[in-house]
Amino acid sequence: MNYKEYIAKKLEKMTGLQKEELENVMETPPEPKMGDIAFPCFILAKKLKKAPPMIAKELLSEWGEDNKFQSIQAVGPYLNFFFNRTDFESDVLKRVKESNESFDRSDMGKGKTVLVEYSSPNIAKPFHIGHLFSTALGNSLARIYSYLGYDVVRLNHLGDWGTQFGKLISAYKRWGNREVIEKDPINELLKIYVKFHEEAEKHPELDDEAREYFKRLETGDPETTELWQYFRDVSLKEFKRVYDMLGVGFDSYAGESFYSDKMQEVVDILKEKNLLTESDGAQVVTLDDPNVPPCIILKSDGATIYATRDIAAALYRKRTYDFYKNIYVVGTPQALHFKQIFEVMKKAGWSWSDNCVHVGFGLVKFPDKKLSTRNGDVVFLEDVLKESIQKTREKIEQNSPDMENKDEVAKKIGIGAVLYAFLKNNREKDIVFSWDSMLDFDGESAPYVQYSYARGRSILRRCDIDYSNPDFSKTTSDEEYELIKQINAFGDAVLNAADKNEPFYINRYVTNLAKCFNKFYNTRPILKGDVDSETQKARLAIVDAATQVIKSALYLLGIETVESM
RNA sequence: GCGCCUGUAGCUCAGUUGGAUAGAGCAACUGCCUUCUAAGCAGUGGGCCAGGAGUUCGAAUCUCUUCAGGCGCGCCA
Repeated sequence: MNYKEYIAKKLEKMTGLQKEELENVMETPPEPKMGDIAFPCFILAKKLKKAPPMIAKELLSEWGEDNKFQSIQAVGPYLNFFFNRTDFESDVLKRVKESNESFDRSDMGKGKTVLVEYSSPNIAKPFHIGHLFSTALGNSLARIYSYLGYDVVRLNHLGDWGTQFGKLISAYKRWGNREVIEKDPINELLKIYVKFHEEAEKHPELDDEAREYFKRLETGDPETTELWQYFRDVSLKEFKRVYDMLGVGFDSYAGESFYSDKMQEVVDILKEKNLLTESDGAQVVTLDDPNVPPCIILKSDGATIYATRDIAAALYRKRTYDFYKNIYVVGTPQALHFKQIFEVMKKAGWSWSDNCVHVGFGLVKFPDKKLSTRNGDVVFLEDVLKESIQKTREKIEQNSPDMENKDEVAKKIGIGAVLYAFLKNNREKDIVFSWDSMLDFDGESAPYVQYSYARGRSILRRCDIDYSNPDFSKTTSDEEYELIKQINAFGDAVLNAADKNEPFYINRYVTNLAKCFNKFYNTRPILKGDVDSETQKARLAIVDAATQVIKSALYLLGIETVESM
């Protein structure tokens, strides 16, 4: 039963205001003791020319008897509704049970395709901690949209093209050793790449050589192409190792190279539509907003550029997937770039450019050292994950030395902790990386939530009581009620997260849910003490529902659960 | 110089699209393991919501302005 709708319908008759408008202003009171849903009477003040508290009182007396609610109170300008707890509880738990472990899953996106481009590392460069932001966010968004019924296509727009490959090939020809590279590909490739930069400072002619190699690559010269393919293969192999650890996957690895032959068409189209103008030798599209600088399509040497490639990719994706939404999970410093290319696409008459959205995120910063590829001073993502797993492993050894599957558990918790740390706040905020906060498993953290889950599962594992037909008339304590209310709020959190492209809404939600669960766990005995069997069944059903929803919510964040820890 | 973003407890951050006494976690301090996992629970202290002006019944939230910080501003991606 939808309480909001019910209240709105009744208020519609009483006040003459639109049902939708009434539903919109209804809110959850700041504290549980103020009720479950509140109707603020401010919007009626002007119409009725009365003070809001007065209106609340009048509405209350007009409302009459209503067994849908435990009580209705007029408090100041608010009309506060208290649900009938027993009805509410059995309704929510029934819905969770019938959802088949997919509570509040929706089909609102049926038949619509959502593209999510994320992670997108550069070939032959380290997969560092900064890449985790895009990877974690994109993976979570993909899961969220999928949960809402959309067809999701996960795109990894690899940085596998550009003049840097000319440099790399040049470096490899000079100092490369295939056997050494085979052992530790990315580090070795990085090493010779760094060396190239050092040498090129002294001998600028190296840069010319690199340009020459890239030209050969572009024209399909077999030898350079073979080398490029090799670099790409070994890099991808390493990336995939990290993706496996994270439980992240992609439907396409079509990167920049894939679009290298699809840019001419874009140039032709823009030319045909008279959008290109010459500026300092370059071909640019001038944009309407005076605050947005022109978008360069062709450099003065006639070569294409990043923007050209992204436009070609967007066009290709529209044709291939006919997307409903095309999401780019790329750092917020590139906001202007996306604004420009979306604007160019719109000027080209592609109305679907409105369905392209840039989901930006903050930088991963370090208190002291900077993140850079040139000097090779980076924090590898894999190292962070391993460190976190290691720390978890030590904790397990300390807490439960008899556990059977320590490694598996340590992996799920360790990685969950890191993912959580990246998804817990507004994505546009920068993250200052510190081992201390990353490996803090107390309070708001993945282990906190996973722990709550494991405790609940432990209870269910221990008993063989049939709780399939629970009676909630006795389980109406605040702890139980608040927990069930929180369970019920899952759907809103998911919708909110999708609407804003912000997984952190789910993160906060699930943390809150775990908090409610722990409170319940600590105050309401189930298998211990003197508990009558009806209460016991009802509480078991609550535990079952709570753990189920925790698992679903964590899944949407890309975090796994463990049965014990 | 222009544009975008940020400024809330000692630290890291929420604040449901203008509403009820501004909330969490960490850190500090105090209690709770012979009872379902203490990676937990209960509690205490801690705030001029950067400063100022305005809009109105009502502002952390909207407008203007000052200050402080971050990012971005054509041939890199």
